[in-house]
Amino acid sequence: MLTLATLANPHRLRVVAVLAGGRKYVSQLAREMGISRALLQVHLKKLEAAGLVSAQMEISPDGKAMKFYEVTPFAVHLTPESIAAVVPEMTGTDTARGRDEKGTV
Amino acid sequence: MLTLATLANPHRLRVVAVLAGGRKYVSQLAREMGISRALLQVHLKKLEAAGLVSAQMEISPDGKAMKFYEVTPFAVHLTPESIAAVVPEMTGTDTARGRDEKGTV
DNA sequence: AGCACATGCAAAGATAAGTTAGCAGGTGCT
DNA sequence: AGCACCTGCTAACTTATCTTTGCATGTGCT
Repeated sequence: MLTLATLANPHRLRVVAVLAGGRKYVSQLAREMGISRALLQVHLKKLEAAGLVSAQMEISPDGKAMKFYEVTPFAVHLTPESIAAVVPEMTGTDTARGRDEKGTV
Repeated sequence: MLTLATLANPHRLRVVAVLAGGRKYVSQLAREMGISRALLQVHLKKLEAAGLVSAQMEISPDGKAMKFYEVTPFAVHLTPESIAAVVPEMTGTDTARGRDEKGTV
């Protein structure tokens, strides 16, 4: 769920695509993607929260603090069966209320 | 994208899970899941739009019109590479603006 | 000091998505 | 006729998500 919701966004999908080509620091990434740094940061935060990317803070030789991001090598397989296997399917009662983390689907 | 966005919802995930166990008509499904028919219909419509489920309208032996839904046997594989392969990554310009259908990821 | 570049955060505004409530239509059975 | 089922739609509301704007911090170079 978290993974799916996170990937269900054009910007974040692009971030993953770009980072798949190698690590980048946020300002660099923002320029490359043509979006504002603030916006990118929000998306990076979500991607990180979902465990799809990870970051390392580094100090460049000229003293600038730079945060490098890279993709986590994830692999998600979606089929009706895999979903049925993960979703708790208690027939009658309300269940989907207030639950939002699944992490495995 | 469409597929991901559609699956990124607890209700719709549950619908897929339940339908993976066999076809159901909407009122039956609503009861079984403990949600309102109106709500279910909205989600079914989205699932259908994404091609994840399909419907057949049938007339039961006692004359009632019933709409049966069943899952489409889809299979989506998500990895950084598969995403990078699909996402058009024109570096600089604004690209993610206003596009939302992808259909393939 | 002033400029260029790096990070980080949050309030506020704009959009999109989810949900409910209420109405419409139809069939069959008592 | 009245009730129990079935479908379908939408207007209005609530909630979540996305995006912008603006400010604060720090470094190095001229």
